Amino acid sequence: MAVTLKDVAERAGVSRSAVSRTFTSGASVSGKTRAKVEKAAAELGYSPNALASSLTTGRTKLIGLISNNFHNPLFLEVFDRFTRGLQDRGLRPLLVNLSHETDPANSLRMLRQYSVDGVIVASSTLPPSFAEAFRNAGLPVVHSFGRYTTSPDVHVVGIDNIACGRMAAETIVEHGYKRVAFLGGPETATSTQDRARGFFGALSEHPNVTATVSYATAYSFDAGRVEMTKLLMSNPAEAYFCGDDVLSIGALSAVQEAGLSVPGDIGLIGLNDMEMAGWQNIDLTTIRQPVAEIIEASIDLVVGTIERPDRHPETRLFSCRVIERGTLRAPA
Amino acid sequence: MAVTLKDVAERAGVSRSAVSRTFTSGASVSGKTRAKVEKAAAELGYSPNALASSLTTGRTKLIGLISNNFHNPLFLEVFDRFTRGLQDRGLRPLLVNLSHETDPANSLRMLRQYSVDGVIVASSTLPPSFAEAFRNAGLPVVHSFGRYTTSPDVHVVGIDNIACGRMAAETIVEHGYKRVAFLGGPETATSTQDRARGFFGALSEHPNVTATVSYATAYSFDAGRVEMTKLLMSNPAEAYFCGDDVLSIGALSAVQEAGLSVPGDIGLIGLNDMEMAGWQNIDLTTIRQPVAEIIEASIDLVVGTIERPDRHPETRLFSCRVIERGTLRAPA
DNA sequence: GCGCTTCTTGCAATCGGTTGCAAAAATCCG
DNA sequence: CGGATTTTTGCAACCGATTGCAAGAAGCGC
Repeated sequence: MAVTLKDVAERAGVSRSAVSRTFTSGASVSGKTRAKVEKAAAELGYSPNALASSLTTGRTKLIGLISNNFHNPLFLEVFDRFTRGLQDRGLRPLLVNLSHETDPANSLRMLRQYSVDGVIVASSTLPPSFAEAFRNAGLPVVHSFGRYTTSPDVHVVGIDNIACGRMAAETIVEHGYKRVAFLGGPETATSTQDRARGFFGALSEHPNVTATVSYATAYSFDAGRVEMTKLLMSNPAEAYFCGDDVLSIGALSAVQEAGLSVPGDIGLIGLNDMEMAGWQNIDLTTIRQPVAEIIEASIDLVVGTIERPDRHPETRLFSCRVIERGTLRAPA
Repeated sequence: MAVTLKDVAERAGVSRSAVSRTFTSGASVSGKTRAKVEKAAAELGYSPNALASSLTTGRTKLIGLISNNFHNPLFLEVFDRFTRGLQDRGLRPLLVNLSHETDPANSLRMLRQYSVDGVIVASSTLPPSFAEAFRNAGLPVVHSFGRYTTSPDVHVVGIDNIACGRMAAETIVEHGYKRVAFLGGPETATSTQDRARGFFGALSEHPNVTATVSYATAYSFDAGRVEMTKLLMSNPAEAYFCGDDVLSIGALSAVQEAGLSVPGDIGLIGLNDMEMAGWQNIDLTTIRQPVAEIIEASIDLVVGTIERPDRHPETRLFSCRVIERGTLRAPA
C-alpha cells in the first residue's frame, strides 16, 4: 500500500542509499541523481516514514504534551499556541490528558514507548516532582506554568506568583480599598499558596488596610460562586483578589445575583486574562499572564535541551501586568 | 541508553523471539520462560518500543486528531473527551492544529509520515472534501461535528443541523414571539447554511410569524456583538436564533450594552450548550449538542474502520434538546 | 593525458522489534 | 514405555529507513 524507499530507488534506477540521501539535508548527492530521485518520488507520491528513520537517527520529532488542565478556558489558547509553535518547528505534539492522575509513571512509560524527543508538562497544579520524573528518566523536559523554585531540577517557565500576589495587593490599595481579601483556589495548589504569600506580604506595608482570606474548593466558576455567596452573608470585604479568572467570574456572578454592584459595592481583580475576561458583559479587571511568551520560551527550552541534554536547568519567569477593566472602581 | 529487547533476552538467557512473544498477547510462551523474561524486564526497566514494532505490525496506535476550532470554548471539552477516550483504548492522539489552512495536503503528508492508524477530523467548519482526502489516501477517517450528507464518502458523526434549526424555530414560536430572526455564523459555513434552512423551513408553517436573517463574520463573541449592535440600530426582531453559543453571548452583550433587557425586549437562543452558557451571569437558553455521545461514536467508528477498512461509510446523527434558561421569555 | 584529490555511489550492517518455519521439548494416550 | 500430537523455542528474514566504508567517477592542475 504505502510506497517505500525501495520503490523509489527501483523506479529511479539508483540505490536505496541514494534515495535516502536526497531526502536528508547535508548529504552528498549529485544534481543528476537527485533529479532522477525527485522525479520518481513525485510520480509515486513518496514521503519518507518518519518512524522508520527514527530507529536509526534516534529522533522522532515527537514531543509529549502533558496536561491536566482541560477545564480551564485559558488552556484552549495554551493548546492552540503549543500545537502551532511545535508544528512550526517541525515537531509533533503527542497529547497526554492526565485527568485525575498525578503519578507520572504511566505517562512516562507511554512516552518512552513512543520515543518522544522531549516532554512539556503544561500545568499550574502539578507538583515539581512530576516533571522531575521525566528528567530522571533522561528525557528533556520543561514544566510550563509551573512553580518557581530557586534551584530547579528541571526547566520551569511561568510567572512569579508571589509577584503577582503583590501586584494585585498594590493595585487594590491604589484603587482606594481599605478592607480587602484574597479568595484563593484550592489551598493545596502551589499557585494559590504563592499568590497568597505575595498578596499578604505587600499588604503588610499598608497597616491601615485590613485583609482576610478564604479558599474555594477548585479553580472553577461554581467554586468561586459558592464561596463568594458564602462570604456575602457576613460582612464581606470591599475588594477581592481572586485566584484566577474563572473563579473571579463565578464570584462576580454571585455578587450580581445578590443584587450588589461591581465595582460600586464590591471590587474584584482576577488573574490570567483569559478571553472571557475581556467579554464586555464580564469586563473583568485582571492580571495578564503572558501566555504567548511562556509558550515560546517553553518550546525554545525543550528544543535546546534536546540538542544539549546536559543543559543546566533554568527558570524563566515572565512579568505580568494589570489589565484595567470594569471590576475595580477608579483609583482614589 | 534505552534498554532493548536484546538486553532483556541476554539477561533472561532466552532468544529475542521469546521476549517479543511474552509481550504480545496471544503468543505461545511457556509459563517458565515468561517468568524469566518478566523478571529480567522488570529489573532492567524495559518497555517495548512501539515505533519499532509498528514497522512490522503496521500498527502504530497513533490517531491523527485534526482540528481548526481552537477558539471555540466547546472544543476544550472536545479535546478533553477525545484524548481521554483514545487513551482508554490504548490509542494516542497526535494533534494537528489547522489554524487557517484548509488544504488537507500538508496534514495528510505529515500523518502518513507518522503512519497513523486513523484520523479524526474534529471540525464544524471544514468541508466534507477535507476528510475525503484522507479516505482517498487509504486512511480510516471520521469527520466529527461534520456535515450530514445522505450518501457520505466518509464516516460523519454529528448533529442534524437542519433539525436543530427547526427546533430553534419551533421553540421561539412556542414562546410566543412573532417577529423572529436568524443570526448566523459565516454564510459559507455549512453548519450555518443548514441551520438557516431548518429554521426558515419550520417557520414557513407559521405564516403569522415574520422572519429575517443576517450573518456574523465568524463564530466569535466579537462578531456576534458587532452584528447585534448593528441590528439594534434599526427595528430589531423580538427574538434571535444565533448560530452558536459564543455568538449568542456576544449578541447578548450587545443587547445589554444597549440598555435593553433580555428576554423582556429581545429573546435569544443559542446552540451548543457550552459551559459558559450555564454560568448564572450568562444564563443562555440554548440547544444542547451531545458532545460526549458524538465523541464516543467517532472513536468507535474510527476503531471499527481500522479493523475493517472496507467498512461502508456511515452517518451517525445525535439529537439535540433545548435547555431552557433565562434568555427566552416564558412560553405564551 | 596523467596522477592526484574530491565527490558520488552502492554495499552491507544496523536500528528495535515481529513472525513463518522447522527443530526440540513437553504432553498425551493406550 | 513408545509413538503420535501439541507446545514451545530459536533461527533468520523482514519492516523502512540511515550511515560508515571502500570502490568508482569526476574534476583538477600541469
